[in-house]
Amino acid sequence: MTNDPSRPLTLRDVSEASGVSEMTVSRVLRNRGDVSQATREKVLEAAKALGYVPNKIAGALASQRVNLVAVIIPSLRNMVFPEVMSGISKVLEETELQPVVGVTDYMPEKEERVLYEMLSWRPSGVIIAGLEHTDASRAMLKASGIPVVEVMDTDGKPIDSAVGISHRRAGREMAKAILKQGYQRIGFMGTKMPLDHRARKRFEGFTEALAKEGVEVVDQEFYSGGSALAKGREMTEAMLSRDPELDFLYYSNDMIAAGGMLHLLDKGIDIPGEIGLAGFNGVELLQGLPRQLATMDACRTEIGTRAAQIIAARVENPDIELDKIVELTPTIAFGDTLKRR
Amino acid sequence: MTNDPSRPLTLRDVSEASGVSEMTVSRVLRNRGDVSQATREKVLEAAKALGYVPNKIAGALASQRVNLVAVIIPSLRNMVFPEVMSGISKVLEETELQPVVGVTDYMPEKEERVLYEMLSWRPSGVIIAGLEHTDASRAMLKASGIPVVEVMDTDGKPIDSAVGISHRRAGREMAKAILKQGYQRIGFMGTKMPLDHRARKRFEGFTEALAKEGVEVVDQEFYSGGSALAKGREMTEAMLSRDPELDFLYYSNDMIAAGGMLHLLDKGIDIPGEIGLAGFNGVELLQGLPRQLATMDACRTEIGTRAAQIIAARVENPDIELDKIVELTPTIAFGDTLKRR
DNA sequence: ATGAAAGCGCTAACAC
DNA sequence: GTGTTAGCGCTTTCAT
Repeated sequence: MTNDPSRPLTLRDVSEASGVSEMTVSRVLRNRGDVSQATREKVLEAAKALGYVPNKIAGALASQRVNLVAVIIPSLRNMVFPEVMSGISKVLEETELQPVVGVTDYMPEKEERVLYEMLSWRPSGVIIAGLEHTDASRAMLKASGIPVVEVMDTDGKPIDSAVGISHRRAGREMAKAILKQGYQRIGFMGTKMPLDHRARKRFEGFTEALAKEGVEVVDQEFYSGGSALAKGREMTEAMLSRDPELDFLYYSNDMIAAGGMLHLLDKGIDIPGEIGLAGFNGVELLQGLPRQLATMDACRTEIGTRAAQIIAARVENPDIELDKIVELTPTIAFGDTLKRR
Repeated sequence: MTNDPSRPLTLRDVSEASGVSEMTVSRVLRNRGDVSQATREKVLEAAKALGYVPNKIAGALASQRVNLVAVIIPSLRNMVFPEVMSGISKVLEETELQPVVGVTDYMPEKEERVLYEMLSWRPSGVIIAGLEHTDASRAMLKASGIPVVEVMDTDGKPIDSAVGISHRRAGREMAKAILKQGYQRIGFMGTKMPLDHRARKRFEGFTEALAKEGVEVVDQEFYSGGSALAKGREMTEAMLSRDPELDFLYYSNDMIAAGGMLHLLDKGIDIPGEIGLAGFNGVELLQGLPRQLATMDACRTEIGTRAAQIIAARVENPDIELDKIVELTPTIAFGDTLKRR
């Protein structure tokens, strides 16, 4: 059936096999223009019999159109990004567009390389995490002339447009909620800052809102690498041995918070009476823990859908006027670990 | 600096800006052939000043080479696949090759579509999860004439080559280990089978090895969707209320096993004395749980590196002779939940 | 409804 | 060391 030729099949092969001109074959394969039912069937049959797969490279070059959307994210191991991805996919599946993922490992230079690689395939749009990029990256994005959506974060000035939440505000809101419940001696644990601008901004918003009420973070600790659950345990143990009088622990992500929770439960500490806890992200993954963790939903899927919608709309109509910044509002989930004491 | 022209920049623009022929510009930009230091600098300067990004579409069409490797996986939300990905990336980063991810959501028809899309970009190789594909998918892969590595599973006949573990054997080994520790009344919980061939094979191997010793699974339950941790809890609770005399629970993945563990600890049940537990995958994520879960490492990163090495080697030299099947050996981690009682 | 010609932006192959 | 020529496999445009 599919004879295995050393030379890849071309339109011409289908044309010859079906006795129809290349041009008409092309029309059939793309459902374009008027083609008689008879020829259409002949062509389809021949293409299928040969096992012909069109060459998009040639097609893209000729048509000057590429139905790819570059999605550039820091990592696949942080569940946040796959969730954004699935929002993107859901929307793009209804269009001709296809997402292509590039991973930067939180490294600006790698982001630059990945971006260059992807742009050299002339995608129809770019969705890229964060607002912080090298000058070269920003220049490339501007020069590309295609729609660019920076996602996750709205604290800054987008190159083209942005969809996300304000992490500074998220930090502030959580601080206010914690203070409101009467907690006063607060410790913070998170990822090493320079790698993660959004965690840094949350922390800044957090301390800022505390300061406004005359409260300061009693102790803080940062980690990088390793199993987050285990790190959460370790850091929590270390911090509590340094500062036994802490009454609240704010973590920059849910995984380390969960580790901290498990440690506290091991020690028989009353949550949230003795110590309250909060994380960030609202990872569905963790439903099923002994206590429902207080956290803040980062609107991950919606960020993906909104970003993809912007790209789709602007591919459809490049002149369309859209909001430059879409700021979504994360909601606090109080769970069982942040309660009035 | 980067004037934003409505027309994308081409080699010709760089050629004109630098006063060097297109061909030589092309050579400089690809570090090919001998170019004098002087012209090289002129060209690089002009390209940078203009913000030129080469058009890989045209390049690929002309050179008949595409440095892309299609990686086709069922999902990004299951941590297994990002880990395979990172093994792949690590190896490909040392080469000219670049991975491009496609996601199938465990749906054969979607796999077929994604494969068709990716093959139409004429990648240099394909890494695809599993050995089960539609006839059309197999035909496309065969006809593509490029190296294909099927990963994760070695229980079957690969199209071209395969790297993975034998899930049937993994199930058998776990069954033997459990029986050896004296457990006898065993329950099984896992994902709904038709979606996940590897989980099914593990289960088959498991029951087979039990049968050999005259033991049958007392009860079994399958789930789909939802938070795995929570599902693990629910299913475990339900199963124990049906069969209070169970002494071991085997789960098809670590997340539901962790949920089960948390439930048992809540109930004050002695692990592994009263009931033993085992999962599958060795997810690093879960280090830090109250008990170290018994599990089996699925060699995820190594699967990725080996697969990528095969692709790289065969792109380098298409005639190279390599093993058709690379079967890795998963190791059991006994943890704290599978112990001699 | 179908076909013929031109060319997308680059690189292989060959001159010089 | 550098330039010229001829395509790569499609689609656009225009003719029929």
